[in-house]
Amino acid sequence: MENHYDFQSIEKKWRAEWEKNPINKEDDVKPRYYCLDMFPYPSGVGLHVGHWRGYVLSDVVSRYKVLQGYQVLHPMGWDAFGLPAENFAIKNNVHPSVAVKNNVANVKRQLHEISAIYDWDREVNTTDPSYYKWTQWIFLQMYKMGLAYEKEMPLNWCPKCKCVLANEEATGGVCERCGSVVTKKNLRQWMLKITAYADRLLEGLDRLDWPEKVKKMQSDWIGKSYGAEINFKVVDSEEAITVYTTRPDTLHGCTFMVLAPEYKGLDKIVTADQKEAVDKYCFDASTKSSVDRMTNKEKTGVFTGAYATNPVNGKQIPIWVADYVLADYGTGAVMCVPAHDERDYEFATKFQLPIIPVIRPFDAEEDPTECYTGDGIMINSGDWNGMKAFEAKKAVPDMLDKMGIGKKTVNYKLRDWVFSRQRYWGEPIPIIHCEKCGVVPVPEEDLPVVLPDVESYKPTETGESPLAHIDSWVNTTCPCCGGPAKRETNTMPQWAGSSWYFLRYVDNHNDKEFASQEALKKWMPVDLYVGGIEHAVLHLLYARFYTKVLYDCGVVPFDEPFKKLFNQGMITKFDPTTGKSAKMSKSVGNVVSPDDLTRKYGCDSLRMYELFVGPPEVDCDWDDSGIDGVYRYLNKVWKFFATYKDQCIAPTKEMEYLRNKLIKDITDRMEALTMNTVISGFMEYTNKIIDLTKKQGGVDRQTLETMIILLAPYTPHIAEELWHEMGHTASVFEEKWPEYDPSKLVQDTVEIALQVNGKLRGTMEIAMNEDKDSVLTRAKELLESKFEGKSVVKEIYVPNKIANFIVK
RNA sequence: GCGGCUGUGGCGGAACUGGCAGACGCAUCAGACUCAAAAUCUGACGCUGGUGACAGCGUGUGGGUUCGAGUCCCACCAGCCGCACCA
Repeated sequence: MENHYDFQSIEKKWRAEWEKNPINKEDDVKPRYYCLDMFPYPSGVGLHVGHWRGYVLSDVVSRYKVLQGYQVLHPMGWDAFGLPAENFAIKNNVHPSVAVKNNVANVKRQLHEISAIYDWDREVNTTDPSYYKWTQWIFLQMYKMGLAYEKEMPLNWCPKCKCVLANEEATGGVCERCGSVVTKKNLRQWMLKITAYADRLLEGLDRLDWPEKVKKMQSDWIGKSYGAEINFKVVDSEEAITVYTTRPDTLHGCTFMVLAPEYKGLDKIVTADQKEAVDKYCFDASTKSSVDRMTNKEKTGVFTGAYATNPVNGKQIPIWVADYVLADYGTGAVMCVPAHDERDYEFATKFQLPIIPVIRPFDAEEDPTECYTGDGIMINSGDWNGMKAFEAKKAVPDMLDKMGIGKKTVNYKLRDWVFSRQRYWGEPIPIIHCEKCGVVPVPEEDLPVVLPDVESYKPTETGESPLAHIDSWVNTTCPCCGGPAKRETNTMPQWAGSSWYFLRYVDNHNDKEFASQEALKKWMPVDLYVGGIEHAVLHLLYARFYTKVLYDCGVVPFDEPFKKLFNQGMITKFDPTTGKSAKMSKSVGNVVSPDDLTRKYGCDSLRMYELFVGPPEVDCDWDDSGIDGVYRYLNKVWKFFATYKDQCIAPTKEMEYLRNKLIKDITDRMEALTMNTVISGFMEYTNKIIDLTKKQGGVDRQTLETMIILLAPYTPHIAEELWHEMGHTASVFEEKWPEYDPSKLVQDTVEIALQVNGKLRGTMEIAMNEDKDSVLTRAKELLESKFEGKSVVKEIYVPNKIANFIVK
């Protein structure tokens, strides 16, 4: 055994050996653990040190579970449809599938450098027809269930990507992918009725071991609110307007009403003399971008000339039109209570509409003069006077129901999912349009509908897919009547393939079904899902939705796919010129490649350093220089073994304590997924073990072997090498994760802190659980000089920890 | 604007249920080895005062609870993230 650490030959040797003899063999007797990474987009840029972080983390957990006796599913695949490959194809005039193939080969080569225990036999690629056949099949099931439907409506349109966006992809009015300001375009598109699952998507969150932040983001996105619908009659008209409100308690304070510019039936309400003004206002609103409508908070509006009757007090209130009311939320009509709603207050102030307070704060003497949104006592509200507002809020809907003027109802912010895209590189939507039969789904036996080759991948301005120009593909026969028909030319969004890929891994070679019930039962749901937080309301919401749909189809036996979620923090790079940290990207030119680091320090060092840089869920600036620390550590371990492994002594009591404490601390921290403290723990205990070894002139074999096994998930190559150096012929991963003996953790003596008036004035060694009086007496003697002649008025003793004397 | 998270040495960060703040590592400095450098090893390393043992201060700021607060409570400041007129 050499006296230095030759990581190059060690890593090469064991990587080849594990290739031949995988360490995570199929074994149906063992309990199972499914550890999943968010599968990557095979980008041409390749992996940087930020990608490693999540992959190393999940691999450490996977190897830890292997050592704990689990059979682990740790697969990898490619989310390969989507715009980057397509844009690359347009620019370089190569087929996207060729670019994907090259990129997959390159990224796969880089992934091998991590030495993760991926089961490559289970690899999936969303762009393989054998994969997207099932993506299309799932769409057909949704169509059959009435969950996929076509609708024409104003949609988010990204002028740069030249394609529609789902609401989730257009938050803040900008394109999630390219950052362009989104415009509205009226198009007929395929939609998925995710709103039908709003309640279940909300309720299911309670059962998940996910970061609270992500659960909150999803629940805010779903945005459930409780309230009432209330009917108002339009004065001198047959028309009626139904509003949605979460504050029915304030109904008596409603002094006007506002309709969205896109309100259906607006024409029938507007009076002749106001028609021109209203039409102009509505036209102007329609040309405003959603960003303008969102950021320009100055209220605008126009009077319709019409009045409605407040159903509880008969008062006539003016009906206005204003773009601060959204057409697609609630009923598109709002009852306005300026005394108790900030927006209505602003509007009323601007247009000099009456403000009537109907709630007085509990502690107030007088009625509020400004907008007040809190709880209080009802006033100016007829029969409701004297009620508590927030109690009235709950009681009023039922009262309105009995009076026949309203009803209790709930609303959601969640909208249906715009599912079609006007681009080439995606799954064709398996639908045929027949003049005679209308919309006809492609029969399941005709799947997959293969994406045809096309001359130009370029998207169009009109919202038409490039596929529309391939006559030979578009023109087909109707499966229903046999007559001429046309294929749907839109493709699915990139999210389609990623919404169910975790199901395919469990049975990826199955050509009869997307996965067998048996395999699904065996592996699903995923035990640990590791990935970035950027998918909090995109992929993660969609995947939950798909799972629930498939559950309702009876093809999966669970309705939540991911039991535990872990979001690893992003690795950023600090830029001294701007003083800020930025995400690593090729265009910024701040990418740190793992290749140079593995060449210089080895895979084991980089794996360890990736997790040592900080808490794994926290973002972190990359700094190469710290890797020296872990490299030195591994060399220290190597030298320690080289020096002592061949002259082991019998275990000593002190070493037994250290060994058991090491096992306990590492295991506890491992379970908490605080890998940075696991590694500092390794370093701390290794230092202690080495010191003790030097002191007692040797170390026992069990301590050495325990160290190797505990290190193995982090630094598998050096661990395997040391394990074999210890004389073993089987892999270290055949071993069992060690358990500690609590009785060995009890020490005879312990050092306690001594305080005078809460200030540290010394320490003292005592026997474990020594009698209180004995401790205090000895402590007082020790502290005599610190009392400065004052007398002790109080003694506080926390057993085995601290003694504090209060003197006066 | 609303909501959430975070704030500890020169730096990354430790500190389980309130109990010796700064573990572990990086950087720096000193020493050893060397003709020299690198590597390695040993030691120092929060700030202030003192030759010194020691003393005072110290976890964003200001209050509070407690024998005792990085940790709990209140108010504020700064940074990051999410949502953005959802009635």
